[in-house]
Amino acid sequence: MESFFLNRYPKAILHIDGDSFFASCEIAQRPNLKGLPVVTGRERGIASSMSYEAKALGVTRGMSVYEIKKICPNVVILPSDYETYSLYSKRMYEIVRRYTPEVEEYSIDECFADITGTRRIHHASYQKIAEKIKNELQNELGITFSVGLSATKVLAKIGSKWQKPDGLVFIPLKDAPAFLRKTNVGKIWGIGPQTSALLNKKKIYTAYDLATAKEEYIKTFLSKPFTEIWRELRGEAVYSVKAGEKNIYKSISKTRTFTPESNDRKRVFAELSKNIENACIKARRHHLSSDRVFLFLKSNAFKYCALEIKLSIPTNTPSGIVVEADKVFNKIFNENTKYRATGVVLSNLRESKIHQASLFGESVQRENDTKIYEVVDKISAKYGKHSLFLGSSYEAMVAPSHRGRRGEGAKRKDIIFKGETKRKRVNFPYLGEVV
DNA sequence: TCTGGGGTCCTAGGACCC
DNA sequence: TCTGGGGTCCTAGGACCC
Repeated sequence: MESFFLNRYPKAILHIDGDSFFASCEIAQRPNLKGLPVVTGRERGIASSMSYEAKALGVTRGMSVYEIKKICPNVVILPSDYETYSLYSKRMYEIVRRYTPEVEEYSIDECFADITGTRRIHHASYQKIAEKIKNELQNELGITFSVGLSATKVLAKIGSKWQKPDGLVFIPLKDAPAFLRKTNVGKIWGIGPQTSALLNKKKIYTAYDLATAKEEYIKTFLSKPFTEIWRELRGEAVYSVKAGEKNIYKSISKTRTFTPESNDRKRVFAELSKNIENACIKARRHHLSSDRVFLFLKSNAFKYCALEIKLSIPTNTPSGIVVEADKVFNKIFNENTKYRATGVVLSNLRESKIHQASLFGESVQRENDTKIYEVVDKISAKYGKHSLFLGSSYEAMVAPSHRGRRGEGAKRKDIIFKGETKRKRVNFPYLGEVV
């Protein structure tokens, strides 16, 4: 009956997902937090990750600090500490790589691993291998993980979601129909609200309905990405596990909501200028340059106004971009509109060339900028990220920032980072100190 | 969901060329 | 003014994910 679910040479794909990752990292570092409702995201004023204790009390993603304290007075709300989370993340990938080099660093708390063909090396079934990896992760990091094992990424994702937290779910193809019947289409990785609504209109409600629909029919109203998901659901591995470290950006963006909303040109432009500076900092850190800069304003009615600047030479220093932005700013800025956020996207990124020797004036200017910003970066490394900034960013730098960014978070980082702005010590249980 | 921030990929349609 | 077809590149915008 469901013969198409029987792939003769199925792959063995793992999806590994850290449970409440950020909150778990905090707890792993400070065992005295164990068993308490812990929430991260304090600096933004909203919950970004919650321990299961906090979830049990009703805390959800995006909930405001005020709301959280109301329903859960003894909650521990911490600022996000991405440096620590990244260290845990890297360690996670390393552990998984002990079993296969085919590890995809999908996000800070998730990875895929292709363990096809490794049973002999490990003297174990795929399930056993998955179990070992999971145990090693948990023992060494002090965080629980949810793991899915199946023939494709989409199916492995369904597996890892199946039993959270601390789950290990194997979906062999012969059992896939049973799992898919209990999975709503909207829960499938890659199917969002729009497509979910469309599918429901077509009387396709479960992943099983989708997987068993006729290909010709699917193709009449779904685009390529969704027909690929359709194949993945049926056990055909369309998506490969993309091994290797992931640090190549296609774009870099910075956006920030500010309060109060404003129609003061100077203030709004300063916000934009600051975003440009921050985006450039990140671009320089990754040795990337952009010649296509996308700018946008978001009004208090959540409407966007945007434009794109093309630069003749790729750059990663803000001065030139800010000058260009100033020239065209009035095209998107309207004095009668109040704005709540600005943003910038650096796209068409490429590796920056260190030396761009040229006789043309513009290039010489860029070269000077590059030299100046080498110094700026050194100073920032020594005295803090925003020791130096452009005059055009001034209003945004001195403005009272939104929702308590200067909370406990800033203070705590200051203490930890005293004398070591870049490196940070973290104790990994059983691994000793890692720098 | 009374709406934060950072990403990726795909598609339709126009411009332009032969 | 009507008549072809095909290819490429770019752009705007949509959808989705964590």
